[in-house]
Amino acid sequence: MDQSILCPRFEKAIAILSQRWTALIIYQLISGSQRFCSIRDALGISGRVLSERLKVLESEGIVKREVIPETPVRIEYSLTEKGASFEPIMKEIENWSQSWVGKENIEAQ
Amino acid sequence: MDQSILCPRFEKAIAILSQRWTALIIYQLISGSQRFCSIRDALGISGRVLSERLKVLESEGIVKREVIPETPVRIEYSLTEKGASFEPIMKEIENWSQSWVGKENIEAQ
DNA sequence: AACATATAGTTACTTTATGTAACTTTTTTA
DNA sequence: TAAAAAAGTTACATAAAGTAACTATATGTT
Repeated sequence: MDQSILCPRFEKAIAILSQRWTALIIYQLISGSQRFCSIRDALGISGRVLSERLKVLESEGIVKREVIPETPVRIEYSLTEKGASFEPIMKEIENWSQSWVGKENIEAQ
Repeated sequence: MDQSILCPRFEKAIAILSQRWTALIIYQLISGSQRFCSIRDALGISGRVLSERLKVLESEGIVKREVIPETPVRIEYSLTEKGASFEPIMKEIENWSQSWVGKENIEAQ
């Protein structure tokens, strides 16, 4: 009946990262801005959920949505400074995975 | 229709961390071994899900379950070496949260 | 002895989250 | 003129998580 002695900032960060797809969307955008359908196809996420996640990430100030008035309009998603600051975390996860995930732990989707 | 050019080891790591509760369970155990009900009460996770997560984490070699034959028996959960190696990731998440999560971003549960 | 309480779960049921597939607009290419 | 792509949205189906009650074993309480 404690319900967290955890630091609320840390909890918030974990809440972001442990929501399905969020970390992968951020990771995907680290390599540069991308369009909706590129992210969708690269990750295999459904459009319904991607749309929802992008809205949340935008409202958190992690992702920026930019309408580029070409013809036809192009919409680019990119990381804000706050979003880009996830990079060291991603690097650590990469390090960990190289050290600790063996062939036997990788299940084909 | 790409469905991931991502490194499968990285994907696996993300799959572990972005499953609800998993990161918090690992974080909780970094401070030392704990019993089922301590983890449950500290995190506010339901027993049903905690039980399931601990089994998965055990099978991944991240968590160790130890039956201590006192009377009554005590069951202690702790991190294996593999589990403990998540610490640098957690530290980076802590750093990030200190820099980027403001009071306005913390919603009371 | 009888009763309440704790631990470590499990089971049945409900609610929430995610996936699937079809549809909408606008614009482009064949 | 017709088909296709981009950026979504909508309605519906399935999977994951939460809730609450229950089990078995053991301990302390009256």
